[in-house]
Amino acid sequence: MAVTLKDVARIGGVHVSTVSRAFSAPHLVNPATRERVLALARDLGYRPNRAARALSTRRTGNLGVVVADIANPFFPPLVKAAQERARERDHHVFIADTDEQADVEEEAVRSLAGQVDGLVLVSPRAPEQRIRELAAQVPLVIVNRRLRGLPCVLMDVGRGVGGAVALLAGLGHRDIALVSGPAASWTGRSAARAAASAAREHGPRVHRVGPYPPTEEGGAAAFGAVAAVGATAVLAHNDLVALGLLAAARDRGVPVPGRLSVVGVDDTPAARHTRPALTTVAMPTGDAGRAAVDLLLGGAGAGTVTLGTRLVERGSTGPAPSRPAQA
Amino acid sequence: MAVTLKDVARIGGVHVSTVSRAFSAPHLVNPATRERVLALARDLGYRPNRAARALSTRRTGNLGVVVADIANPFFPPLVKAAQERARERDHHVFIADTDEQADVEEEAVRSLAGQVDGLVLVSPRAPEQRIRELAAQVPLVIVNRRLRGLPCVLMDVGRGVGGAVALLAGLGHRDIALVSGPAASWTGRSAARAAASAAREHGPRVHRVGPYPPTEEGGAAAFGAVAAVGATAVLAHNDLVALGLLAAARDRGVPVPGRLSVVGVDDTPAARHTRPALTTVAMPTGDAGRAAVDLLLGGAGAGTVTLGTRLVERGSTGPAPSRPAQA
DNA sequence: GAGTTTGTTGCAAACGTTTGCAGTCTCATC
DNA sequence: GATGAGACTGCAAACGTTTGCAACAAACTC
Repeated sequence: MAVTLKDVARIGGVHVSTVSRAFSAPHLVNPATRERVLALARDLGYRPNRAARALSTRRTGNLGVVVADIANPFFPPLVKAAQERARERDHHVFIADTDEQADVEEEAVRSLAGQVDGLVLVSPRAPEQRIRELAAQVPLVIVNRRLRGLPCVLMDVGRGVGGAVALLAGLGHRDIALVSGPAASWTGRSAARAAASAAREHGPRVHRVGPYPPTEEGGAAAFGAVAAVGATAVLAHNDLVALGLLAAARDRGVPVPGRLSVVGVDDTPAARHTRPALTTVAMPTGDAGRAAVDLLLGGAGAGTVTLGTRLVERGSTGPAPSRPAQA
Repeated sequence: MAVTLKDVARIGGVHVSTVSRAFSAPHLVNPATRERVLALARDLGYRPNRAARALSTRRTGNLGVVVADIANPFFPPLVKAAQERARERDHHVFIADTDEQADVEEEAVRSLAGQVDGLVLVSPRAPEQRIRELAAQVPLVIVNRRLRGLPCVLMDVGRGVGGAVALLAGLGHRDIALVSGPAASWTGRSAARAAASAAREHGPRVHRVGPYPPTEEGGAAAFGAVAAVGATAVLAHNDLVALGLLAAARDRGVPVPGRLSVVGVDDTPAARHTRPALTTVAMPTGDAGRAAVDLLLGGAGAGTVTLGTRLVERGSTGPAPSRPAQA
């Protein structure tokens, strides 16, 4: 059905290898022949068969992106940017959604391994040792988790979180709750570290509560604990948790930011639309996607790229309530 | 590097064709040999090379999903469901983001064609004639657009929109604005048809305004026209447009739903989080993704699947304001 | 017990490319 | 005018599978 090298060769009166070279080693064929062949190929609508090419070159021209949950608004901008960059570099992109399950993740990597030149693992859930085993099968770039010796793209949530603590301190908050997510989360750990260090610098106390699931339900569930530690501001593990906290506050008649300031992480679209709009730490997800693809295709080795984050101030943060004790 | 059929055959003391058959035509090999070979293959970690298999069978085990913009919250649930279903059926999924450009879309289809068993085109932008040409190259399933003779998956926005008109009529609204999106949109056209027909049945007038871009900015821009036609309720082309209308209403001090009721289409996450929460028509995007994959792999031919939609009532709709003329 | 079926296996070609090698031709060089 | 170099092209093997065909043995059929 499809036009092959052989067809072009036959019609053009040359050998298949000449046609092949016209595409992949142009300097090895007579300019006149090359033009003739290329023109003919164009007219016939010839497209190289990538599977066949892969067989002989062991390079597929494909990439894969493995994410925990595409429906989570954090991922699509990353996938989009990665796909776009891959296209610029003439590669196609497989997508695999693991549904947050480590074993599905591993199986996805193994089954994709033979069909790609490399994989981008975003926030992988599998244990470190497993990931290292997988990295021996197929080139890997890890996003959002640090693994020594493997190429990683990290988003330094620390900067943004530190900024948030500074902002809150400036607004007079003395007690900040930090709602943590899954213990395995690299982002969560570095956020906690950054919060602690910024707190030392600026004065307020940071009360860690949790872990809670990184969902709205988790946020709602965390509200009680946040109130219990006497916090006037809360740093949520991510935007979803922050939204859950906002909903819980609304339900209980606690005004935001009047009585409680809330800060999220991720800057998902919902952060802009909820009321009050959510102050949050924006992650450079698009940059991360592009950087991951460049790392994979650039063959730059094990380099680690660290990208900055920034605080986006919206309506969910405000001056600390004057406390009765102070009045 | 990777283990091949040949390796398994050599170590197992049988011919490659026997190993091949142990996998793809088990009934043709002696049960004892088969078990032995399969066990050996497992131990060696053998994985069939899909590219090589594709070369000889002309079936790749891959699918592609082509979307206009993955970052648009409408698409990820569809992609997720499609990917999941494809995995169940042992297929991998390519993703292509066309950035809303018809020519990128076409190029994506052409360049993916050789590497997949079929493609799912979601809300394709290319002209009908082009799509038909592409369908001759590679099996296509179209989602969200009707093309006679091609397998399509449609989400019958009509049901939901009709429900919205009925709801509004029941709340006493007599003048409903319909903010339309791109003229080429099949969804938009059927929404308009359904609104008109429901209006005839339930009484209110429908005033069509637009077209406006299907974005928040578009919604904000449409506000003036909506007010100008004297509408007390508005059906937006999609949730983004509805959010833009909500923002514009807020800016102008028009209370929602007190003075204006707003209905969106898509039920994106932001619809739940904005205040007032948005009444909207929920699309069965997950079902659509699964149906598209089933259509592609089931070889069911040109069947068209139509899925229902339902109205999700939230806070942005309420009783029509009592008008001075009536008082 | 000759002929036929059935079950199991091996052989080899084919799928569409790439690429090392060798052949041919042209042209400059001494 | 032989020699060598360089440019171009063809040949054929290789990549890892699948699959039609043939070979063979064992088990039936009458």
